[in-house]
Amino acid sequence: MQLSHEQFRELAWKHGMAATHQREIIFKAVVSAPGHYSPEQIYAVVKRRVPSVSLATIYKNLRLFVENGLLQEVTPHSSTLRVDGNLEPHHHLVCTRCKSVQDIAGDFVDFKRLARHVPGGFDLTQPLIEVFGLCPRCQNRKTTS
Amino acid sequence: MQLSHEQFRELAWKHGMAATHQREIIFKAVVSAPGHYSPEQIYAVVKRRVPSVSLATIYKNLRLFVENGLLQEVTPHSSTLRVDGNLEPHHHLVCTRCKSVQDIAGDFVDFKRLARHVPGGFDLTQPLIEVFGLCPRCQNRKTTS
DNA sequence: GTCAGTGCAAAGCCTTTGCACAAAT
DNA sequence: ATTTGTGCAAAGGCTTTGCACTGAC
Repeated sequence: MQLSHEQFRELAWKHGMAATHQREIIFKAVVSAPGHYSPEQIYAVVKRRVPSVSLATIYKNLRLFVENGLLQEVTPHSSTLRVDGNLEPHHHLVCTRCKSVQDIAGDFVDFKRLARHVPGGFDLTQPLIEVFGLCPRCQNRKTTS
Repeated sequence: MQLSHEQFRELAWKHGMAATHQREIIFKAVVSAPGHYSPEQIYAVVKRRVPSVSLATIYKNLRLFVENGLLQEVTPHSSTLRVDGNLEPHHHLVCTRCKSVQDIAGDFVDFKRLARHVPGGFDLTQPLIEVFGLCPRCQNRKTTS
C-alpha cells in the first residue's frame, strides 16, 4: 500500500493522533508491503530514516495503531501460553480486544475449497480454526478506551 | 475427560515419556474439564495435590505434551507481537510447529453457518480466520525432534 | 503555550535453562 | 544401574513504564 504524506495526516487526525514524523515512517514501514513484521524488524527499517528512533517508540506506536484499528495484529491473542483442556476437534472464537477465547462447534468451513487455497504439502489433518471478532462487552467499551 | 491411572501410563509410554506422578497430575488437571488454561492456573491446581511441585515443571511438561501432540495450544503461534502489512481482508495459514504464517485467500468459510454458531452480539464484521496445520518442512522433521 | 510524543534507561512479566537430587525404568 | 524427570534459583527475551526533553498543534 502506498500512502501520501497528506493521506497519512488525515488518517492520523481521524483517529485523534498527532501526525508525527516517526509515526508516519513507522506506519508506512508496515503497510508498504504485505508481510508479518516484528517490532524489531520495523525498528530496523525505521532506523534507516530516523536513526535516533527508539524501540520503545515502535512499540508504543504499533500498540496505538492496533488499538485504533489502523493495523491488525497477526495474532490477536494473549501472548501467554494456554493449553486446551478440550481434546475433541473444535474451533475457537476469540475477542480481538480482550483476548477471551470460547469454543465453537459447527461445520462452517468448506474443507474442499480450503484445500484448494492451501499450498501443496501443508498438512491439515487436525485442523484448528480460530475466528476473530469483537465480543459484546468490548463493543460497548468506547473505541480508544 | 476422565482418565485412569493405567490409561495415562499407556499414553505416556506410547510417546516415550516416563509416567511420573507429577506428569500424570498435570495432564489430568488440563483435560479433566474443557477450558483454556494458563501455566499458573494449572500450577495452582497441581500444587493442591503435589505441594512441592514447581512452576518450571509445569512449563516443561506442558511443552512436552504439546510437542508430542497430547495437548494443543490455544494459540499455536509465536508469542511475539507481529503486525500485518496486508490491510486487505485475508486469512492466515499458520504452521503449528515452526509458527510461520502465510496469507491465504478464498471463500472457504460459510459465514451464514458460522453466524449460527456464534453467540449473539459477537461482532464478526471484520473477520480474520486462522487455520492451523503443519507445513511441509515441519512434517519432514521427526516427531519429537 | 499547551499537550501529546519521543527516547532513554530501568523495571516487569513470562518463560527457559543449568544443575544437583530424586524417581522411573 | 541407567536414564529421565524434578525443583530451585538464576538468566533470558520481549514488552512496558516513568520521566525529562522535543515537537506538534
